[in-house]
Amino acid sequence: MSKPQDPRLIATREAALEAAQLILQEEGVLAVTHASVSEATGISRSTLYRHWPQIDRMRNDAFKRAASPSNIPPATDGPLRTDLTWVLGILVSALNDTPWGPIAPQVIAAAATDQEARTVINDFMSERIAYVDRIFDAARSRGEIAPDVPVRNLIEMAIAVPYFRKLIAGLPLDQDWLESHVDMICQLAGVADK
Amino acid sequence: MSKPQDPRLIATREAALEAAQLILQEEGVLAVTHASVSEATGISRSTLYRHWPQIDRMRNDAFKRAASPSNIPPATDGPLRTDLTWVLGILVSALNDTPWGPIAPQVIAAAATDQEARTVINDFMSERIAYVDRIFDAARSRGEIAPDVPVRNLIEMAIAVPYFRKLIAGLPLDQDWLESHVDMICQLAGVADK
DNA sequence: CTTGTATAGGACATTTTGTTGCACAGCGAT
DNA sequence: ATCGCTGTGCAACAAAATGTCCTATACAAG
Repeated sequence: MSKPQDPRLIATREAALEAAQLILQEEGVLAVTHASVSEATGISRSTLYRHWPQIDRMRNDAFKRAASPSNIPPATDGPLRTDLTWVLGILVSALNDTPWGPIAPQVIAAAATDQEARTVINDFMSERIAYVDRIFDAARSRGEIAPDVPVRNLIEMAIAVPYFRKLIAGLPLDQDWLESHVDMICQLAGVADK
Repeated sequence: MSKPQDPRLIATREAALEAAQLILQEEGVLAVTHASVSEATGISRSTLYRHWPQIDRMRNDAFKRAASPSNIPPATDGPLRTDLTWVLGILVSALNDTPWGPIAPQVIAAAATDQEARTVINDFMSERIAYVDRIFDAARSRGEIAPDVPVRNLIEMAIAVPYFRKLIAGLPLDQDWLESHVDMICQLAGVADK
């Protein structure tokens, strides 16, 4: 149990991180400094130093805030194609329409030298992978896919391509693309065409 | 035509960028400054300011240096499985054993706010995609794959997964994985099992 | 040799970053 | 309501980083 905290402390922290996250997505990690967050929020610089003596900690907390789970449970009542389209659709809109899109690459870059950032990415990814995993599990218990289908690789593929397109290649993730992507995954899973 | 340049200028530039690239892969973009490069090379700070008045330019040039093409032409004499294993093997070892592995995520992060970095990534990617494209082209003209196979998506998948594993998920790219990955691509391409 | 150019080195100004002390206000407890 | 505790704002300050400028020197090209 953590002891109850002063509401002032919580409010300051929250306001600071909100601003930090905004700066993060608009101007990049480099722009997130005690000074810039102070100016954006009106919180004094010395207070921010008290909360986060090292700027990396503040940045990491902003990362975590951006990576906080969406709490949307995946549908698992089949068929596989429908479920996949649904869950990948959520992933796609997270990348297209939420702060996570612009922030993710920065967390990834930070992860190279910062263990905490690595953890943020890993946690986020395991959660997404678990989502898709559940869908395949359900499909298997319905007998929709064969037991020998390499589910692990399929999950990875399902998620890797949208991430690659958006973050690395800078390509759009639209509805047409999503459908053809799901088609390929289904084909590999041995599920009949639409 | 660019006019011939003073050899001193070229030498300085090259030495600076070499050091910048090293710092980039070991300590991250933030550590690449006029001061740090000056200290690493012995080149005076004022000279570095003359070459790159803005630090972003220096960083971008270091990015470009790290992304410079490997000049290894892909084998295209088939069969598809062999060619794919070869070309993806090159990609994998570039990610595993060259500076590009640690540097790529940083270029990607920079690309969010910097057009020039975006171009570095795009150029690099189109080159890799062209490699794989040539292989599929050859396979098609050999009659190894059907005309209606969605080659574009396959290429993307072939490349996306290793990038995702290495850069985003932080997973290893080993020989076993590579083989199973090639298997899946071949299956989608409608090529018989080994 | 001569002229033009690149670099090293240092002085300096400016900006950013980090630290500290103090007054004040909000919080929780009595 | 009052009191002690703690978080915040503010200002002054120190330290470090960044950016600019000038001069002497070394190298390059004709």
